[in-house]
Amino acid sequence: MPLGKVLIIDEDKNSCNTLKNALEKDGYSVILSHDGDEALIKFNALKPDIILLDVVIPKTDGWQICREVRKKSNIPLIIITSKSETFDKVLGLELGADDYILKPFDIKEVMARIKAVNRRVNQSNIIETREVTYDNLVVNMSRYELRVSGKIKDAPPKELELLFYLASNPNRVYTRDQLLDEVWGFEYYGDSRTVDVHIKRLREKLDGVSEQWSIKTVWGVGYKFEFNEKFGDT
Amino acid sequence: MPLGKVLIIDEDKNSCNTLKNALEKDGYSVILSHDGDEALIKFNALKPDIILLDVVIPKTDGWQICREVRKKSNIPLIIITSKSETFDKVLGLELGADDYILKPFDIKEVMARIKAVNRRVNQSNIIETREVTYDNLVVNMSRYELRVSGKIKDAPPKELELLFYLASNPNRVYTRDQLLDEVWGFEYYGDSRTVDVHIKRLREKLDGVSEQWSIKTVWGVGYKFEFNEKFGDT
DNA sequence: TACAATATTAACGAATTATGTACAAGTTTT
DNA sequence: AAAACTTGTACATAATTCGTTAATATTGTA
Repeated sequence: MPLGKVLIIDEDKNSCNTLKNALEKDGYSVILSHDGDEALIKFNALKPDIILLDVVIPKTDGWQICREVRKKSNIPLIIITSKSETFDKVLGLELGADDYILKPFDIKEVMARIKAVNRRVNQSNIIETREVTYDNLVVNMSRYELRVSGKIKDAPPKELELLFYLASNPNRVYTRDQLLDEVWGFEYYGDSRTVDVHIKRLREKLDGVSEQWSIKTVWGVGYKFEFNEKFGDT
Repeated sequence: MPLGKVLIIDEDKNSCNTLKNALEKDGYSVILSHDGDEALIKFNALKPDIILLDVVIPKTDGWQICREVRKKSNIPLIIITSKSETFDKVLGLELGADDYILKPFDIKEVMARIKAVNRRVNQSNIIETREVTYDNLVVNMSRYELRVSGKIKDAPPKELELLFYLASNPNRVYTRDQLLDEVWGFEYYGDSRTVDVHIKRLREKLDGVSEQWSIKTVWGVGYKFEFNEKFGDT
C-alpha cells in the first residue's frame, strides 16, 4: 500500500464508485462504508489514513462520525456532501473536517483537494499517542489518566483536556479564547473566567510537584505550560 | 495581538473590507494589498502569518504570487476568487494553496476555512515562533518571554510588544505616532508621551546589557532599535 | 549664552486583569 | 431518589499594568 487507505463513507453508490476509481487509479486502496455504524467499526478496525465522508448517511449521522473520529485521531477528513448551507459547512469545519466539498463534485477538484490536505498533514508531526510526559508528570488521554510521580491522581475530564492541550505545546502561550475554542469547542459560548477556575483547580492538584514545570499565567495574555529542560543530558 | 497578521491581496475593495472587518473582529491584524507587485513587497517585508489571495489582480498575477510565496514559506495560503473553472481550482491547489474559495463568498464560511487551515498548520512543526534574536537578547512572542543573556526577565505585554516591534526592523526609525498605531492599535487615541514612558521602562530592563544593540532616541523624530554587527563571526 | 523645543524620569491613581470562594445547575453514581 | 461529583458563573478581593501629569534634563539653534 504505497499511498494509504481511504475510507469512503457515503450511501450513494455512484459517488462511491467515482471516488473509488479515481483513488485506486492514483494508487490508494479504498474501503467503502454505506452507513454510520459500519463506518465507525471499519474506522476502528482498519485505521484508514484518510476519510471521505458524506454527512447524510443512515444510522449514526455524519456529524457524529466526525466527532468520534476527531476524539481519537487527527487523520485527514474531508466532507463531501450535497448539504450546501453555510451553517452546515461551518459546522463540519468546526467539528474538525479539513475540507468541505459540495456535490455534485468534479473528481479532478476532489483529487486536488485531497492532495492539498495530504501535503499539509505530511508536514505535521501528529502525535497519535495521546500522551505527554514531563519529568514526573504523565497525561494520558487514551486512558483519561493523570499520573504524578507514578501515582494516579483523579481529575475530571475538562481539567485533563485543558492540561493536555497546554502541555502538548509547552511554553507556548494561549489566550483564554483560544483555550475555549480548542478545549471546550466552538459550540461553547461562555465566560472566559471559566478557564481561570479550571486552571486554579489544576494548580491545586499539581502544586509543588515539580521544579521543572508549572502552569504559568502570562499577565494580560493567557496561560502556558512552562517546562525547563534544566540539566543537559549527562 | 496574539493571533497574527493576515495579508489580503485583492483588487476589489468590497471583498477586502468584508474580510478585513471580520478578521479584525477576531483579533487578527490585517495588511491590504491591491496589486501583485505591492503584495510581494509586503509579503517579504512584513512576514504575514496567513495570505488570502485573489488570483485576478493587476501586475504580477496571482499564480505567480503563489509560486513566489511557496518558494520561501509554508504559511497558510487561501485563494479567494471568482475564477470558477475546475482547471483553475486544480492549478491553485497544485501550486500550494491550502484552499480555494469561490466568490461571492459567505464570510462565515471563509472564517471557518481559515480556522480549519490554521488548525492543521498549528499541528505541524513549522509553527512560526514569533521571535527575534540579537546577540544576548531574545524576544519570543509565542512564549511572551524576554531573555537577556539566557535569563528570563519579566516584562508586561505592552513593553514586550513594543520591543518586538522595534527589534523586528532594526535600525529603522519609528515616530511615536507610528508606534502608537502599530503597537497600540489604530483605535488608540492618547498622548504620545506614553511611548516615552514605555521606552524608559524597557531601557531600565535592558540597561548596559550589550554593546551591540540598544534602543536609541532619534531627536525630533522617534525611536529605533539599533544593532551593529561589529566583529564578524569568530 | 540664552532660549525654545524636545526628551527623560518619577510618581500617582484609574483601569484592567487575575485569583479565590461560594454556590447553583447539571451529571453520573450509588 | 439521594449522594457525590463535575462544571460554569458570580462576586469580592488582590495584584499589576498603563497612561497621565508635571517636574527636570537634554539638545538644537539664534
